[in-house]
Parts: sequence; C-alpha cells; structure tokens
Amino acid sequence: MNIGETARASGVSAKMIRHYEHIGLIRESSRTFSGYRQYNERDVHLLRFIRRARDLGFSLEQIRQLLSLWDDPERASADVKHLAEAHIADLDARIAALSEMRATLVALAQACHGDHRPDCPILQGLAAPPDS
Amino acid sequence: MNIGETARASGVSAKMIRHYEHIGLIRESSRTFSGYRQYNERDVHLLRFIRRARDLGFSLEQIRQLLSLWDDPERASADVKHLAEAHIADLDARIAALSEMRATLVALAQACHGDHRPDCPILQGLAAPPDS
DNA sequence: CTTGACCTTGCCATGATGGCAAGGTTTATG
DNA sequence: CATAAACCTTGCCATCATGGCAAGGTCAAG
Repeated sequence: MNIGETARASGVSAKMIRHYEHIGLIRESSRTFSGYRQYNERDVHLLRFIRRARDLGFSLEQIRQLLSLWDDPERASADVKHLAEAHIADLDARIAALSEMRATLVALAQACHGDHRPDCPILQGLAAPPDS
Repeated sequence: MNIGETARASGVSAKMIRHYEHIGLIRESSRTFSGYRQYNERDVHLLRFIRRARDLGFSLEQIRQLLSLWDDPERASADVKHLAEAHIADLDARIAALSEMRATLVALAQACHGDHRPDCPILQGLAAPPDS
C-alpha cells in the first residue's frame, strides 16, 4: 500500500505520516526498490490510533507515551488512566480559561447597545482595567 | 520611558512590543540618539488595551481591527459588537470541541479500572472506531 | 511514448511567544 | 575614571502541528 492510500484509509495525511516517521513517532516504513514507502493494515491501524488520540486533543508527545503503553502488554491500566486523567485536567483548564473569556466578553457585549452611535462599552472595557 | 519599563507597566513583554511594531500593529516608536525606543503613557495605555484583548482570546489580526475601530470616533458601536459577537461564537466553538473531547475521554477513563491489570478500555477505545 | 497521477525530499509559512547571542549604551559603584 | 551590571539593539532559532509549493523521479493507462 502506498502512502496516499494509507493516508485515505487512516485519515492521516501523507504529509503527516512522513512527519510522524521523521520525529520517530512511527517506525520507518519499508520501501519499494524505487523508494516508495509501503504500508500494511497494521500500519493503518496504528495511524488510526494516532488520529483518534489527536482528535481527543492529545499532543504528539502524549501520543508517544500512549503508544509505548499500547505496545507494552505488561503495563498496568492505571498508567494509561493517569495519562488520560492528566489530559482531562488539561482540557478542564483550557475550557475554564475560554469560558472565563467568554463570560467577560458577553458582559461587555451586553452593555453595548450595538447601534449607529459611537459610544461603546466594549472598547471602554478593553481600555480600562478589568474590574473583576 | 525605555522598553523595559514600558513592558512592566503594560504587561506586554519587550519582545512582544518589538514584535507588534514589526508587524505594524503599533506605530514605530521614537528613538533616542543611541537608538533606544522611547514610550509615553499613551503607548502604555495602547499596549494595555492590546494585552486585555489578548487575554480575551482575540487574535492579533482581530486586535488590529479593534484598534482601527478604537481610533475612529465616528464608527458605530454595532461594528465593535459584531466583532465581539463573532469572537464569542468562536470561543463557543472551541469550548464545544474541547468539551466533546473531555466527555469522550471521561467515558473511556471511567470504563478503565485503573489498577495493576493490563486490560485497558482507554487504549481499546483509541484503537477501535469511536461508536458515537 | 506520452500523459497524468502518484511518489520523493526539502524548504517555507502559519501564530504568538520565548530564548540566545553578539554587540552597543547607560548607570551605578568602587 | 574605570569597570561592572543592567539595559538596550538586531537577528536568528525553536516551539506545535500542519499545509503548501517546487523540482524531480516513478508508474500505470491510453
């Protein structure tokens, strides 16, 4: 299987497959005589794993850890759970930060009448120190 | 006022002040004979505005627009409100995306007993197509 | 044999920020 | 005054994950 087909099958772009190989996230693939990378179903499976982890917001470094756990049939499920929980905490922090921004912005926007008049509490709120 | 003091007063690092100047977000400052950038209170005010907008998650390009609205005493408050509301929608989308990741991950983590046993639904969930 | 679809490598760009290096300036201190 | 510390300058590199483009090689179908 060439890289293009592999990309379509896994949902990871050819560009990214090469990149993952380059940074050592996946092993170097075998090559045809003329240098084309060759993949099999197991590779597609692995790439799908990576793709799903990316979709869940794991960084490539975290995925590197997940993969080493995935590869290790002896590892404790607690190890994986710890990684997942750390990532959940990370997501929580990001969600909280965005929610706070949102709340501030909504409050400013509500105070703005939003008509033809130039007077605007949003810009004033940005110009003055936040009260909270 | 030198750039270091300006940075401390505005909460924008000296590095970023130079960067904002470089990309044309702020005007080039005056310089001393020996080339040191010089700032005044108005510059600090402007930088604080930028800082707060960054804290609210506006991109530098959006801030560029905000600044041109800020500079224009004739503009309608509706213009500002539109920008703010578009950004709120953007925040909403990001919050929703992160929340979805979180929910999926929490479900996987809950199914994982997290003990010494190697069996782990988290890795299985990543390896198999998501059901949702 | 030509054309088009595919592959290769490698460099550049994104966005916002930090770091470092090599060098010039200013200020404070001995 | 001399020197050191603290500051400034520019410029390049790095981050993180990804896309784009270019120049060239390969393969399959017509």
